[in-house]
Amino acid sequence: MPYPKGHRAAARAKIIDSARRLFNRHGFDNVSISQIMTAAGLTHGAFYGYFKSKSDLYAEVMDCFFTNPNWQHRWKGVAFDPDAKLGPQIVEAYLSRGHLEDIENSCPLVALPSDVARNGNGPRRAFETVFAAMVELLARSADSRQARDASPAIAALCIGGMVVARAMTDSESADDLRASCRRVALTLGGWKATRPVRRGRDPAP
Amino acid sequence: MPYPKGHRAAARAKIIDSARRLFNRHGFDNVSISQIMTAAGLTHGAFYGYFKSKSDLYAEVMDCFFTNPNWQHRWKGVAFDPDAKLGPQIVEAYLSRGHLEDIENSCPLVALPSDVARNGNGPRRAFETVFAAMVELLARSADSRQARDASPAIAALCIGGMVVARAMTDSESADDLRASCRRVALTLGGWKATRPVRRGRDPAP
DNA sequence: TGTACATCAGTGAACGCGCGTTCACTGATGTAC
DNA sequence: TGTACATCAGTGAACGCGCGTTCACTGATGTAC
Repeated sequence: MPYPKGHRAAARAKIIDSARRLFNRHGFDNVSISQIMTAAGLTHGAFYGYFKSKSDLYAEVMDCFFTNPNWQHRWKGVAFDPDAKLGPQIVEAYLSRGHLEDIENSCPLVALPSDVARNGNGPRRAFETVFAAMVELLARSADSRQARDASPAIAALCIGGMVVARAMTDSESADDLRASCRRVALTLGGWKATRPVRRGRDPAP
Repeated sequence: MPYPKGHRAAARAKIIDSARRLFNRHGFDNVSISQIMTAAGLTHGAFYGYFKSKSDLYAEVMDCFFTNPNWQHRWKGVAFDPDAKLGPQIVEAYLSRGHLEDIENSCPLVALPSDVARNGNGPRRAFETVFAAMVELLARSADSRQARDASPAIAALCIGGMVVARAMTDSESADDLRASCRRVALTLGGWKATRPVRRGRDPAP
C-alpha cells in the first residue's frame, strides 16, 4: 500500500469533477482527455488507470443534481429552507441568474441534453434518472392533483427556459424569458413567489 | 459563363441542406466538412469556394423554422389549417411524435441549443431570431393578455419538452412527457386541443 | 530509529487517425467565330 | 453547323495539428525488518 488510503478514490473524484466542469462548459465532444487530466493535476496517460474509455466517464458526470442525497450542496450560493416547500424554491433557483451564469456548476439537464441525446444509452439513462428525480421533488410539493400532473411540464419548462436563455446573446431577453418561465412555473405548481436566501451578492433575477 | 445559370446557387443550397441534416443529427462539432460535401455530392475541397470557413455555415443552417416565410413546408407530413388558429397547431406539431423522431428535419431550437450556446454570436443571433419568431406566432393566436404574456413560456415548454424527450431511452416516458407538455401548453394559451391533419401514417401522439 | 525493498500511481513518448484548410491543377461547359 | 477557346466549378494530394489510446518505464511511498 505505497500510497495513503483513499488516495485513489480522491484522485478519481477529482477527475470526475474536472470532467463535469469542462463538459458543462464545452460539451462532451469538445473536451479532450488531456484537458480533463491536466485540470485534475495529472497527465493524460493516467486516465486509463481510472476509466476504461472516455465514454465511460459520461454517465458518472451526470450524478449530481437531484439524484445525489446531497443535491442541495450543488447549488452554489443558494440556501434552501428545509421547512418551506421545496418545489417553488427549486423553480426559483433553477431559473435564477446564478444558475444561468454559473455554467461550470450547471444542472446537466440544461448543459448537456443534446450531447446526451447523441450518445449511447449509459448517459441517456443517467439523464432520465436525474430528470425523474427533479419531477419527483416538484410533485412532492404539489397540493392538488392538477399541480402534481403538471410536474413533468414544470420541469420541462424550467429546463427549456434555461436552455434557450443560455443560447441568447442579449441578457435582457434572457432575463425576460426567465421571468416569464418563473411566473408560469410557479402558477402551474400552485405556488406563491418565494425567494431562497442567497448567500452571495447575486442580484435577484 | 461555362456553367448553367443558377448552378452555383443550387449547389450552395444543397450544401446548406446537407449540413442542416447532418448538424441536426450529430451536432455541429461531430460533422466534418468532408461528410457535408460528400452528402451534397461534391468533394471536400470545393467547400471553400462557397464558404469562408466551417463556422460560417452555422448561422445559415438556422434559417428554417418560423423565420422563413415558407416555414410551414419544413414540417414534413403536417398540413396546417390557415383558417384555424395557428398557435395550438404549432404546439401539437412541435410536440408530435413525428417531430420527435424526424431528427434530420428537426427544429434547430430543439436539436442544437447546446451547440449554439457554446459557439460565437452569429449562430446565437440566428437562434434568437428563430425563437422570437416562434413566440410571435404563438402570441398572435392568444386571445387574452394573460395568454399573450405566457407565449415565451409556452415556447420554452415546447422546446424543453422535446429536448428532454429526445434524451430519453424509454419511448413511453417520452410519450408521457410530450402529452403532459402538450396539455399544459394548450391550457396556457387558452386553446382547446386541436389536431393538424397528418398526411402520413404517423400515429397520434 | 534507520534502511532496503516491493508496490503501484503516475509519466510521457509513440501509434494511427481524421480533422480543417490550402492550392496547383483538371476538365466539362457556354461562347465566339 | 463545326471548331477552338476562355472560363471557373470542382478535384484530390498535401500540410500541420490534436485527438484517443497504449505501454514500457519512473520514482515516491508505506512496510518489513
